[in-house]
Amino acid sequence: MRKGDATKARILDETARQAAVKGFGAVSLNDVAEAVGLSKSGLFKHFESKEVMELATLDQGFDRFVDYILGPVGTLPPGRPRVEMIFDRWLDWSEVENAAGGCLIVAASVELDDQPGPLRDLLIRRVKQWRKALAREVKALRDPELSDEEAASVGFQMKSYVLGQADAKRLMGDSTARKAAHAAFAALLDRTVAG
Amino acid sequence: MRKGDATKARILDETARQAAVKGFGAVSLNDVAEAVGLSKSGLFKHFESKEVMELATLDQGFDRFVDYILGPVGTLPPGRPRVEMIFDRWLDWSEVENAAGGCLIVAASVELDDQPGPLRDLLIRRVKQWRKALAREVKALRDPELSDEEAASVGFQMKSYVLGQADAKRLMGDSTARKAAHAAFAALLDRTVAG
DNA sequence: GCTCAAAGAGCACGATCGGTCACTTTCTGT
DNA sequence: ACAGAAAGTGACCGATCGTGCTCTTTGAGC
Repeated sequence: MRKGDATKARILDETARQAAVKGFGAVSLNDVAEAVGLSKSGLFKHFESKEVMELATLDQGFDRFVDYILGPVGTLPPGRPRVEMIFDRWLDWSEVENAAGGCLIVAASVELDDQPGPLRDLLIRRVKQWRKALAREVKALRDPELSDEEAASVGFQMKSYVLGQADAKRLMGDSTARKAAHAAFAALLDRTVAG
Repeated sequence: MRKGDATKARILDETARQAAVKGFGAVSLNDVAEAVGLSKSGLFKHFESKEVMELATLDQGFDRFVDYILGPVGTLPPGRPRVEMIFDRWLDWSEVENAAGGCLIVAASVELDDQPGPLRDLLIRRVKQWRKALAREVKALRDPELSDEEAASVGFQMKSYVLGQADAKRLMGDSTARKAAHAAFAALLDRTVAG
């Protein structure tokens, strides 16, 4: 059953790409099948419906995201070094790694926030997980640790800057966006560690 | 020709609502026509194509946005009071005024950033206008005025917090989002006015 | 190397997509 | 009040949507 797994992975990657560009609601099975080099009905040997395919795509997208951001930080000491690397890689994720259509999670968040269903449920569940993981790292910025509220506030601002950078860079082609995001983040870190 | 204008306005409002919820690419003429109480072909008496309808929708959406944010600030003195009101109303715009599907501009920005065409061109053009108008107000935060770079940085952070609040509130139901955005913004103002 | 399931192709389905056209109704300017 | 334009309807077009079906090809385990 190894051949099938490889094809499945290609389908998920392609679906993620197209969903990041056009949105989940605008992805057609025909386009995905053609891009992967399959017939439309061939897709159904791997996913029983379009919705199942979308769920698997979003789930794998989150896996890739978390691996990319948190994968390499284990070697660094907790606290500021880790949080700095997380933010840097978070910016990279939107700008460099996913140059094609931007971050799938951001696209899905904006698209699905008003559309109830299993896809939104999955999205919310995994964002909650991510928030928790991020808060854990952020808390270690200070000794004694930051409170839950403080950590949440720092996490909020980090995500805000990531969103701001993606918006400025991707839509407006603003090449200074990364620098702006990084400067705002550095100031945030200084304030947090000091306060 | 007065009856037609009223219908046209209803069509644009409904299209904006649906586009904010599902994205422009997922809006169907049938759904819009039904919601407005027209036949599908009736739409074509007001717009020669779907694309023209989308362009008019986005353009009107921007008009509404700018009017809502900048309309009432004229009575306030330039500088901090105006910028504070702009930010407050900007938050309201995403959270209160457009409870249905969120801010159309944010939705369009994420959806269109990788899809070239007249719709994206219009979006970019109007965002540029908005940036310029915002920078003008932000510069007056200090005397002597902020430099272009400083104003751009403050504008970037303001938009970041707006995006962060929308993300946290709309998708995750985070009721503390507005407070977090406002706290981050207040700190930004203090730093800017002082520095 | 044979077997049998997995992988994939091809076709057809009902529904819906954006859009056209001929027609009727309704409004408006005079 | 009446003429003519504007507003709106319903039927229909070809294309595409997601999905089921039958069939063939391919690959993996014994």
